[in-house]
Amino acid sequence: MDNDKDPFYYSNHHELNHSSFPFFMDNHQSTPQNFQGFFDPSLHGNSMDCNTLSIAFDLSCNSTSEVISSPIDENYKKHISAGDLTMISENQSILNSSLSSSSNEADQVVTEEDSAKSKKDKQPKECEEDGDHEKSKKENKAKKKEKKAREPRFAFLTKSEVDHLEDGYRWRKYGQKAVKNSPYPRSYYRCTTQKCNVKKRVERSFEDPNTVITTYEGQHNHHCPTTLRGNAVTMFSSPSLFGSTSIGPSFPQDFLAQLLPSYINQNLRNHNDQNQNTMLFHNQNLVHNPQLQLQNQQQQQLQFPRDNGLLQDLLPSFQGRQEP
DNA sequence: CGACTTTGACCCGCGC
DNA sequence: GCGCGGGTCAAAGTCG
Repeated sequence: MDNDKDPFYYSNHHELNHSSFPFFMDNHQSTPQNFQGFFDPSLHGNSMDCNTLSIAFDLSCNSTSEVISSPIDENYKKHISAGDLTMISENQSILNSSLSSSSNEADQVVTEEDSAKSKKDKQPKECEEDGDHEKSKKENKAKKKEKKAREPRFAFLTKSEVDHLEDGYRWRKYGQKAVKNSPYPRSYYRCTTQKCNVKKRVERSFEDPNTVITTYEGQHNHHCPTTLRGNAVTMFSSPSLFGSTSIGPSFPQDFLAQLLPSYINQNLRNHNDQNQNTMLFHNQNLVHNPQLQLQNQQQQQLQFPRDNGLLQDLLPSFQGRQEP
C-alpha cells in the first residue's frame, strides 16, 4: 500500500497533525455537537459521529468553542436567515450558527431556496428555443409549482493558490460572476459526463485570499473518470470508520465516497508542498437538536466573517434523502 | 475539429 | 414596479 498517500494510513497511525492539516483547530476547539449535528444518525439516518471523524482526521472533540468576532453586516444577516451552518476553517475552528429559533423557520428557508433554485433548471430548453414565449411562460409557471428536491451541497475550504482544484472529475466551466463585495469572481462548473448534473462553484475567500471555497451540488452518477487514489473511497465507505454496518446506501457516506475521494487524496497529496488543506461541514438540521439549540442560544454572540453570500446557500435537504 | 473557456446577455427571485 | 444579485445560457474565442 502506498502509505504516503493513503488517508486511512494517516488516520490510523495518527500521523496527521496540525502541521499537516492546519485547517484543523489549533487547540482542539471543536465541539462534539457540531459534528454530531452533521453526522447524527437520528438526523440523517446514518451512524457517523464525531469520534470516528475525529479519529479519521486526528481531530479531538471537546466542549470549548472559540467565538469569532466580526462586524454584523448584511451578509451576516443573510446567514442568520439562511439557517444553521457549521463550518471548520483554519483559524477559528468551528463557526457555528443556529440562530433560527424554530424548525418552521428552517423549513421555510429550504422551501424558499428550492423555489429560488428552480429557475431555469426546471425550464425545458425546447420552450426557449422555439420562440413560443407565451406557451413557455405558462409551462414555466406550471413547473414552478412543482417542488423538486434540492441536491445536497457541500462546501470545502481549501488552502490553495489554485482556484480550480483537480478532484478527479472532469468539469466544464459554464459561467463566471463577480461576487458582490469581493474582488474575486465565482466560477461555475458542471460535470462533463453525460447525464451527470453535478455542479460546483469555486470562489476565493476575499477575507483570506489563500482560501478557496468550493461548493459541490449533487451526486455523481458515475465513477471518477480519473481515479487518483482509490483508498479514500474505502475510507468513506468503511463501516469501521463511519459506524454501523446496517446503514444502507444513503447519504452521507455514499455522497462523500463519491465526492471526496480524489479531492481528499488531492489534498493529502499536496499538503506537503502546497500547504493545501480542506474541510467543510455544514448542517441545517442543528436546529432540530435540542441540545444544540440550547448551546446555540448560549452562543448568540457568535458571529461569522462575511462570505459574500455563498455559504448561505449551503442548505441541503437531507430530510428527503433519509432512508425510507 | 472537438473540447473547453470567456463573457455579455438574459432570466428569475427577492427586497425595497 | 423597479433594481439588484445569483445563476445560467450561448456565441465567440482559444487551445491542443
